[in-house]
Amino acid sequence: MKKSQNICDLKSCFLCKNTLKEWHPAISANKVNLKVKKGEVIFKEGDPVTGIYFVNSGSVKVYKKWDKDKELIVRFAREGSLFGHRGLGVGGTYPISAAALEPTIVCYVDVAFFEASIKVNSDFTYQLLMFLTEELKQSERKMRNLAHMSVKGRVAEALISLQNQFGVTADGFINIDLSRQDLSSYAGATYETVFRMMNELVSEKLISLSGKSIRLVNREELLKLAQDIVFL
Amino acid sequence: MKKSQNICDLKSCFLCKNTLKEWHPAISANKVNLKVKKGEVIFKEGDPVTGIYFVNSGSVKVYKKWDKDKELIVRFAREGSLFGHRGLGVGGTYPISAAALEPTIVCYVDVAFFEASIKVNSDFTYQLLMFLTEELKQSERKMRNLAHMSVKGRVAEALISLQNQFGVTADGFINIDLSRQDLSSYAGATYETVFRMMNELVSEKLISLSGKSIRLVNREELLKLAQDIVFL
DNA sequence: CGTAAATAATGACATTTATCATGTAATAAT
DNA sequence: ATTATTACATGATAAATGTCATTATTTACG
Repeated sequence: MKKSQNICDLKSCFLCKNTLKEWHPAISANKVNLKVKKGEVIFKEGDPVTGIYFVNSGSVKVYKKWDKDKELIVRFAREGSLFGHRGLGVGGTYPISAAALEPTIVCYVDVAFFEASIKVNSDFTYQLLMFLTEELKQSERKMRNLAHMSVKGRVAEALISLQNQFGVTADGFINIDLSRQDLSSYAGATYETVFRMMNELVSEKLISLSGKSIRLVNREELLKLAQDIVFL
Repeated sequence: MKKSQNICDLKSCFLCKNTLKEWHPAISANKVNLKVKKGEVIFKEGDPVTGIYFVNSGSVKVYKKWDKDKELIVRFAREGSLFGHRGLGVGGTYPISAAALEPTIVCYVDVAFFEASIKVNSDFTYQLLMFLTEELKQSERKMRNLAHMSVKGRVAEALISLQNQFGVTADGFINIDLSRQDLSSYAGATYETVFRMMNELVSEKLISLSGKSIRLVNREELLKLAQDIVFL
């Protein structure tokens, strides 16, 4: 990670954009910009918490390790999103790890300053509250899916979720360059099983592949696969 | 559910006790007490959000349905804890269900009043923030475990977690009357598999059973089974 | 540009976990 | 008290998923 000279403008920070016009200059004065290379780890589980981060450009995976070579990707943080906030509160160490998926610029805010801001700016805190609630909902949904949904369903869900988050390129492929390993970690299964399910999805013409790129061909059917059995 | 005459005193509400001495009377004026029978559902996924709840006495399971007869218990709410807060924010419907595990008294606070309070009382909001962060951490830990830990490990973890939450009776049994079905839903596996794992744990002398009651005999070994492989 | 290292593809096999079937015990309803 | 219903116990079996081994392909980098 390399400190960058140019100031992170937080132009797209979901929290700042809406509610923090007056907070914004303060954060600008109290932060440091970091340039992170693709694959570089920003912090990892067990590291002492020193601050929280905003993604200025690029994208970051937030994950929890299991083995030396097994992990679960908990979420992605894109431009404007914050991460590292799980380090707040008791413990004093990050419960998760974060690494850049592409060349990324993050801005770093000291935790003391962040906590102080929370206590002062109730609008910001409210936004943060809503953000956490939403994350919690997603998280519990995913928990339930990991417990009861088949891997195929989880792959379908993961793909739809990726497309929702990252959109598509001009030729209709999901606009993120994710390794198959990372895709597996996101779906919460082994590489091999995910690979098999991807093959099935291809032969069922629900998705199509071009190298590492993935296109959702039959979104309807994918949704069915990924769908909650809501009432039954 | 039956409205109760006697006023819920919130004597043990973790949020109120510490930070809300002045907020407390206000909430007392704006709430309704409900008596809930064992097994009774307080709200379920998809129900429109009307308020949030505090447990005054008893205990509640918070769960997410999958099939007609499959669910995942996300957490338990005990005396003093709040639930239903996942209904805050967008959506307008509860993403989870809640049911009483024993005869329980909950107090219900109108969502509009709750949201207003959040915006006004920054101390309370801060406490809530910390609570959500902690829930999120737990939730992500459990996610990771569901993805990578064996059922046996999850059962061990579930049992330890139950003992931590509900304590033990005079004769050393976990102080909660939970059906085997619910235990399975908490561990995130089928009844049969959990049953087998319990048998293994008994024959390995890590736990002992007496009817439905469970005693942790060798906490050390259980912890090892449930433990994160932290660094590796 | 060429070589090492990482990532990906793929089949064979092992293990775990879920499903099904059946019987019993406990609980609730009439 | 009697019956119906629900929870619990248990083995047999099937299905899903993970592990391992091997080869191909891409990427990183000196």
